[in-house]
Amino acid sequence: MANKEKSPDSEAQAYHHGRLKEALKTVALEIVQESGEKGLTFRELARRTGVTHTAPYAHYKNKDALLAAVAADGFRKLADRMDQAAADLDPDPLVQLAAIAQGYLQFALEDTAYHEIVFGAEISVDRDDPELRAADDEAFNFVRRLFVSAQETGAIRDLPADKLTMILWASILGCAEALRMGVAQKRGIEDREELIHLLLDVMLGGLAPR
Amino acid sequence: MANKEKSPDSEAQAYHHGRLKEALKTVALEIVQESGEKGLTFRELARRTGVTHTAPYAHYKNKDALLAAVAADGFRKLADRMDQAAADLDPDPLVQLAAIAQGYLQFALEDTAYHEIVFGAEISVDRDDPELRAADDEAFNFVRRLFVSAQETGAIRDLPADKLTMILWASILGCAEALRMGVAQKRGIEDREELIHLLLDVMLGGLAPR
DNA sequence: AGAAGATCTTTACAATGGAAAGTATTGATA
DNA sequence: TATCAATACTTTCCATTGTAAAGATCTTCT
Repeated sequence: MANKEKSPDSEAQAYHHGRLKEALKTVALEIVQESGEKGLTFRELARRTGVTHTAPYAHYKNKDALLAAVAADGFRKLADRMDQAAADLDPDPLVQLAAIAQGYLQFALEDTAYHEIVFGAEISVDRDDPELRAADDEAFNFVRRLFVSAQETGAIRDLPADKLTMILWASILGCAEALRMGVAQKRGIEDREELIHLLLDVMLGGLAPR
Repeated sequence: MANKEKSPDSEAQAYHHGRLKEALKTVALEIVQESGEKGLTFRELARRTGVTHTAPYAHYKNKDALLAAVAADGFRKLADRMDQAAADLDPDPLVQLAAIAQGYLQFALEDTAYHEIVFGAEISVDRDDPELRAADDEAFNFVRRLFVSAQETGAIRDLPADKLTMILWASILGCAEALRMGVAQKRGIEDREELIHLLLDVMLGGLAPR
């Protein structure tokens, strides 16, 4: 009964946090940014949001569920990034493809916490979360549409768009990982521009001499 | 003083395990195979090797160090895989390239525990371990040599071999990840043969129509 | 044989995940 | 507006983990 203070100016902790569910996502992202997914514990989360250590369980069953929610946000942010990169640009699908590839890499290298959660294969995320799946498909289809456009203009060969998209996507993802881990730098590739340029050069033009 | 039994037939635990350092690597791999890297704890490790829970610390400072040792083994196994895949085959570098790509994917999909440890970006492994770095370079150079050969025969374009190798490597790695996580299957790619076939088709021939 | 060092055990402690049961707050309904 | 059920949070409790410190036992080298 001691802390029944409800002074509106003091940030006295109300019994109800009020926006804990949202706050948890925000703080989780901060923690991952600072110390990686391994540094993310529910107890630390609770500490930073100012609630007791079991309060978060009311909103997310476990880390997987929380990270799935964060990952969904991440996919949406990625889609935005790619959107922005492609907007106000030459409508040529190939030009746009290059732009979104850059957009993707920018996401991977700058929003590292999101990227780690969204694409980290060893991160335990509930991949069956419906919201997450929807956000995933949206981002995928964004790229897919470009491929279809490019095929309609005859700019690229007529292969199944789904498979093609997936392969380019996976390749970019692999390259992003290589950059993040310093492997690319070790092999003489300096920045993401060079990497994407090379990858697309190889992908579009092929390795065989013309 | 009670269990001073040393009957040679009974598997009574001698005070010294004898081969604990080796055993730890073996058992660690088993555990990762069963329940992923997250399921790997030093205490479980100790339990299975039949020692007390702090004994492993005498051999490996922490999980990172242990996993670095396992990862080095993994790289060597990968090099073997690629070696085998390329042996007794048409010496044409392109044919061999396809073969080792298959060898890589086979490694990724069958020796999943090794693959997870070796290439899992979010797995905490001491990547500066000298033994690990050496094993890494060895595997990389194996592929690089093929590229150089292919360039000498004029089969592929004259781009920096290091960068080229890295890009193909990263792309394959991304595709392997996609297969492992079921993303490739979701997009209509069934098995690793189809995946590699498609990837190399794109990489070698290019997306642009000839 | 004896010392030095490696290998392993015992003990102890802080942090985490998470279960169970209780308390406060909100919002809907009668 | 009084009540009541759901929701949001707290308290308490326990098993498991990582890790430090110090001691016991074995091996090896001289």
